[in-house]
Amino acid sequence: MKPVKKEYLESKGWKIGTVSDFLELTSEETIFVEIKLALSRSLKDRRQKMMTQAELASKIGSSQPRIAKAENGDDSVSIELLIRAMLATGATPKDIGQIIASVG
Amino acid sequence: MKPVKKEYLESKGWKIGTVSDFLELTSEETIFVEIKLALSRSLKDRRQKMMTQAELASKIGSSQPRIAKAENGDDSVSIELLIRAMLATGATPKDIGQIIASVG
DNA sequence: CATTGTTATATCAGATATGATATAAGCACA
DNA sequence: TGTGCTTATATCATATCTGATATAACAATG
Repeated sequence: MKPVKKEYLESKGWKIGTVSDFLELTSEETIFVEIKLALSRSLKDRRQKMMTQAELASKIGSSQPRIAKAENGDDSVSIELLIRAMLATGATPKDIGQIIASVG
Repeated sequence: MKPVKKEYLESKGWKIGTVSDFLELTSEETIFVEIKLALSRSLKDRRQKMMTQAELASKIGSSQPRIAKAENGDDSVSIELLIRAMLATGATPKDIGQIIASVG
């Protein structure tokens, strides 16, 4: 769902819950968001085992707050950033592919 | 590689070839670009079997020229768009995951 | 408690990706 | 050739994502 749409709904008093229980998402939008969330979770797991958010941020020329957002599924974070961050934790294309493939 | 960097080099007379033979890419940058290219190629294959660029574009609220760029590996195209387009061709997370996993 | 290290939240100006549009180029076929 | 259909290239205003910064919240340890 586009941020615009979400903000509009929220301004009208809607509460936005988890993605899956919001029925007006097309299945493609749902899948897309689920892919991002799966990457988020995996990023957090991997990163926590080896470094701080600040360290990871500096590896990819980003900032600690942005890594925090990435790990928390903030939707201002793109898949681009999630993947760049994953790669910086040493994740291989195979690792990343498996995470995405596991989204069902 | 950031567009800025590429443009700078080109302005200095450098010719930019394929990504892999440009040695100053970090391995992570290389992998990232290769993931995008793999998605591009697969998108083109899938889309050609079932619809025109214009049709796919309208499915995802995009435009025919942007799908052309996506299929041609233009680097103004993000992974976001590539994945949204793939999903619109009916690709599953498993399909997408396999493509990414196959990048070596 | 205070300090230190880490992560979360908020804001913002600037960078980048976007869809729209115009138009060219290619391609099949009459 | 020319007509229709499809894809490629170029440009642009605007939406979106970005890293930076400030600062709050939290956790562990002295």
